[in-house]
Amino acid sequence: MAPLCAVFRRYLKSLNLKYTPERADILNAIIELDSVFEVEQLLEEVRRRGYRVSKATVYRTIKLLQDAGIITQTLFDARQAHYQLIYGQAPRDHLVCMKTGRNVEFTDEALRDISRRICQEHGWELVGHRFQIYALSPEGRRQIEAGDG
Amino acid sequence: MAPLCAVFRRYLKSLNLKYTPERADILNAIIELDSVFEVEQLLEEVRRRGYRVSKATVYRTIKLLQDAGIITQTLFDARQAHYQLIYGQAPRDHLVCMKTGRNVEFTDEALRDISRRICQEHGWELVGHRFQIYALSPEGRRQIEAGDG
DNA sequence: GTCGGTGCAAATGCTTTGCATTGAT
DNA sequence: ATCAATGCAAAGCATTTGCACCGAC
Repeated sequence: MAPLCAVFRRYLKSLNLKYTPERADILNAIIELDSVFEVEQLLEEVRRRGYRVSKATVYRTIKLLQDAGIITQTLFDARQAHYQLIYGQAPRDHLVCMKTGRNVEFTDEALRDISRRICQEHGWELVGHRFQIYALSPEGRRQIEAGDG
Repeated sequence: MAPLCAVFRRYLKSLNLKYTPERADILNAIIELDSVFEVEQLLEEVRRRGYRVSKATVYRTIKLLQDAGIITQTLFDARQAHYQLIYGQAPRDHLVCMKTGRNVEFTDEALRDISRRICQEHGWELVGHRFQIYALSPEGRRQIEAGDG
């Protein structure tokens, strides 16, 4: 069992909450997805694995996982939230194609340095950052040139 | 008349759309706000200035202003979209307090350099970026220590 | 037997859309 | 006259919540 489950279990215990089968299923599905996901995708993955969990429980569990510091919201657009694993991961930043929506993850140490410096300058305590680059991928550009934009 | 109006007018004309009084009112209210705003705040500002515009028109105009490259969406949370002027402005990045929601704008040239470099490495065409630092402000920390968190 | 957890369905709240009307060229 | 813009109210849709039921300690 991945250490993440232990982290989650410990977090829940600290609040007198329970590590239920539904919560385990959801966390395992997230680990399986291993990238940015939406609630709908998560629900599909849970069901693909043969479990049945209601959407309400998925939302409730996502909130717990965020509070536990295991996943984080990554907002690409206003329509719906995207999430990703963060616990024990190097922070992942995103290069997003404005035309096709394709999204490439990368990490850059300099971003952490900048965050640290800005926080220091303001006397705030750093928690994390979110960095997204908006750009056009070669396919996206091609689509636009093909007259579709 | 601020040059922004001219930019918007030119954009609209290029699409055979009209620079209506409502659209002018909305743009002027945005210029007045001069920072990150939500739709509700924008609507209030428009009305404070003595104009009456429907929420539907505000949403429709916001979309046009985004396409015109005058404003951009800045997503802090999943509940609702925030927007801000970008045309002719140095890109503004955000330091957000996770407890109080207070948000401080700053700019850092290095971010633009990083964006440029990452795009080059991937062969994509840079459009813009969004950088948000999540942190605890001194007030936020105090609130948490006061037992409210 | 007390609490928290779950599923369902209803509610919420931001955003979008259909439609009839209005306005500009 | 035509074509786009507006306001209103209704629809959409992701997310949240109320409630009845279930299960663990």
